[in-house]
Amino acid sequence: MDHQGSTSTRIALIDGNSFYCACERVIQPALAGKPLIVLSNNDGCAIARSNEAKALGIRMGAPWFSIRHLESRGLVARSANFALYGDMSDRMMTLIGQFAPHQEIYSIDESFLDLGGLSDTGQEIGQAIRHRIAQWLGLPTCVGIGASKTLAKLANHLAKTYPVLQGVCDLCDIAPERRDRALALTPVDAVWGIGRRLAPRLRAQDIHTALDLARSNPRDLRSAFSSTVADTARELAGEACLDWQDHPEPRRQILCSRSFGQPVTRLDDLLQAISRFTSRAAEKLRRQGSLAGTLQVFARTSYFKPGRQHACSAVLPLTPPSDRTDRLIAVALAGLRGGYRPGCNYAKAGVCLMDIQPTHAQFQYDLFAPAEPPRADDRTMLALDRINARFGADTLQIASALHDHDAPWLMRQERMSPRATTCWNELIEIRC
DNA sequence: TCTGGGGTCCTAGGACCC
DNA sequence: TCTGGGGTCCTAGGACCC
Repeated sequence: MDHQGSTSTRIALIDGNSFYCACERVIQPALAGKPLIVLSNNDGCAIARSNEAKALGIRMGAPWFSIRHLESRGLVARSANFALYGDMSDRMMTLIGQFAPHQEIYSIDESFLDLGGLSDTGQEIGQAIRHRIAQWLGLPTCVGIGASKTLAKLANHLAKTYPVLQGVCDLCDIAPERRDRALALTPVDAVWGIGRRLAPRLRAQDIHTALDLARSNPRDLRSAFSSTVADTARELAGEACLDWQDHPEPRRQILCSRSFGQPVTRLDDLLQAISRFTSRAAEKLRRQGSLAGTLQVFARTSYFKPGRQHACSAVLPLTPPSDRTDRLIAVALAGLRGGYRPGCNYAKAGVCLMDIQPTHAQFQYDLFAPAEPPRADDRTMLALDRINARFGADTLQIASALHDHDAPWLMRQERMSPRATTCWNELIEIRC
């Protein structure tokens, strides 16, 4: 059944073009027109590419050492500057939210907008949004509009792929034959929710394009694949079945992990790193007003190095659940000590907080533990967070997280741009 | 030499219950 | 020889996303 256009459901997806690269260009305009990539943490691999970099044949996720020779052809690389990207994202999302009452921020550079009830055409709204973001922030975007989130994503993909659309593609406002043609032009692996594992399996069933998937029987898809694939097909057929999330739910797990800049062998270094990661995770936990009931700590050697591999991991209960940095660190360090093996070259470690629950929820006491209720209003943590908010991150730390500036576990970030919008002493200098 | 980090959802299978 | 039926909960692993 075809619902498209028959109801007022109209969803827009606004997406930044090569978002991280675009942010770098905002603070360094001379990068415009140059092949530019942004590297992952540790300067490991490419996580964002400008069009010019794509034209050089650089793939998403390409390891830096394997593309580094392209510097001689003008390639510029930047270390990931998430303080900058996060701040630019906040600004962009605020602008987008001014165009309609219901907004869902989907990722750092993507936002859904409910256009239901608005009287302007999709083209008018889409171009207005693009113009505002370009003028106020200097960021390029594309807008896709459809009767479901999946169709809006697909429309956005078309807007990015075909320059003739001038950045806006409205699938709600075209004839059904043209819409079918657009879906037929989209390979099935470009559909949101269909990844590299599912695509070959779908093709084996003669489903090659988005149109093929839209015309498949959801019940058959459900039994052959999963309910997710069936829902995707329904969405492509114009039936909006994915939930709308105006208010983001609190995270159900909080992970903080890093690959190390250099291999780590000493237990002391590992304990420092884990203290640091645990502090970060605890800050995130408190920011969303939650307690953790379980903590997992892990460390491992590098998959890419020959020789014997080692990985250790411990899952530890927090009784009672807690959001205190000092308590979480004590538990994490005890877990790590138990798994640590001398002589191993550790390449990565991390901490994951699980069994996350709201601070003010009904609390299930442990029959065999001292009756100490979780204390969300702990004044030590409150003071810690406030001081760090006011005087800068890590002004106050737990002592076990203190480290030298040349600690081996610190990330390599050799090509970092300034945090030009969030840090007073890194503001851009303008000479007149 | 050098290969990221942080999430979500779904499913199958096992343990356990009556 | 013959060995129920129906349910819940948990977990690990797989798939996806940016």
